[in-house]
Amino acid sequence: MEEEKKISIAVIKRLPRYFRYLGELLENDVTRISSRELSERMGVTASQIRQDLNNFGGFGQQGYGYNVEYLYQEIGKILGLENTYNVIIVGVGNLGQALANYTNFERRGFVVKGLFDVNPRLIGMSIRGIEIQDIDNMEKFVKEEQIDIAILTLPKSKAPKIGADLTKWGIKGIWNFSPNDLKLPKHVIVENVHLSDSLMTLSYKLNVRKLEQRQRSKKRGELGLGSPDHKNRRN
Amino acid sequence: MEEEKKISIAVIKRLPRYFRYLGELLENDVTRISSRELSERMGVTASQIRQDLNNFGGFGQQGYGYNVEYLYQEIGKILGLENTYNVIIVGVGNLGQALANYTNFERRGFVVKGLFDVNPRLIGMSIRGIEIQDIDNMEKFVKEEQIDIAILTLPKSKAPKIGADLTKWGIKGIWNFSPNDLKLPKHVIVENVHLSDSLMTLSYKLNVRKLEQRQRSKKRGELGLGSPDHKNRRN
DNA sequence: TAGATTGTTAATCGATTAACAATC
DNA sequence: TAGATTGTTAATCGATTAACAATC
Repeated sequence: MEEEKKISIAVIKRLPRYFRYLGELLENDVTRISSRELSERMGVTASQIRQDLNNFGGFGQQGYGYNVEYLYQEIGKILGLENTYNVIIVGVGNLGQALANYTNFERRGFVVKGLFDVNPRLIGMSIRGIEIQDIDNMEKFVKEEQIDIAILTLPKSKAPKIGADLTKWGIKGIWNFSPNDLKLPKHVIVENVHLSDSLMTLSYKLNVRKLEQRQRSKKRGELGLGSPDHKNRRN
Repeated sequence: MEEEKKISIAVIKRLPRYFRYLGELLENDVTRISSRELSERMGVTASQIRQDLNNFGGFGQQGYGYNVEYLYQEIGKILGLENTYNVIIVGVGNLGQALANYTNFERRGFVVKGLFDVNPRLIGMSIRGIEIQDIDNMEKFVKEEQIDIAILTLPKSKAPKIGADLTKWGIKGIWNFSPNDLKLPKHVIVENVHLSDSLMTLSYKLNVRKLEQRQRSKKRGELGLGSPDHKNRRN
């Protein structure tokens, strides 16, 4: 019986970051690195790095550390980057177009095969040689072209229906840029990019910073000191 | 002395989601909601909702629940959405252009004032009436126009230098789409959107699902049962 | 060999969930 | 009032950090 060690989402989200740092080390011809040195570069604890990696196996060597290239490749395998997937983009507005133009995704095995929209002004246009089709053709295309992944860049109102349709047609995963939490059966993998949430998080942090500064200058005021913040333009 | 209750990043990241769900309730003319009912809609525990909200104050009423509009507005205030910020976009490639066209950010108080790039083919073009300027003009512009926030959609090689420059010129926050972890003094708020990391996370999950399915069909094989997966096209 | 550093177990810390008295 | 549901404390769970024996 296989030990079912469930990997936490926190660990998974850190893997791409390790991969990135190792890629940079590789570019700089660093051949080996210890967990301690990597931890210093990344601003995490060495303990965490070793724990994280040991979820997947022992990639290092006592007294030596980790071989950068080997570890890079192993993490690449864990991330499944040797797989290739057929991808469609659904919703070819500004963001959809931007993603359609990104050739970098192909480096990760995601190959854009089709583009779909409802807007008659867009239908028939091409991006990187791929014609934007009417969304009515999508069912046939997904089935015939063996599409694995859909990138959704749709308005809120349309995403749930399209997500359900794609699920029915056998899609494996959705990279979701629509501001919805798609409720789909768990065999469909959904990865969300909620830009609006991210922006609100930024807004929160800026607001906290602002309130803290106000707090500080109030304290200085109580002490009868002038504010050294006179250079600040607002707030 | 003020109680310094430090809010964890996990809580902060959930606030925009609460805000989104409350906004939808509001649209559907729901006037009150209990933590239990909201928890069912959102797929979290009622306990977590109550704990999260109580980091910021008591917004509900025993026996009644929460007034949707009031809670929506209060969370909006916590998120600092009543503030406005002057924004520039640095790097007007595909993604930068897409973001420049998004009018929705203005609803959250982020007003795009300037666009900057190094590409002479882009400089002089306009998006939504805003001219793309040479990045050499940026220092002057940031200082004179009182720019608070920079959206960075730059290649990896350029982001660190620009991030450092902007910091020097007094920027308050950076919404960073570049695939770098910017190392800046902590008074500069950085919110990262690492699309490549997100894609690799999707890749990981897809890969795990594939391995699990293979595992399952192997087990069936050992039992001498035919695979019911014959409809699956690959893997 | 001696020094370095892993893999891994144990300790700590923090976040989530449960429980319930307070109270609308 | 009785029922419902919050705010909040206590219990549990999980993730991070520390420590160190194993070993290169």
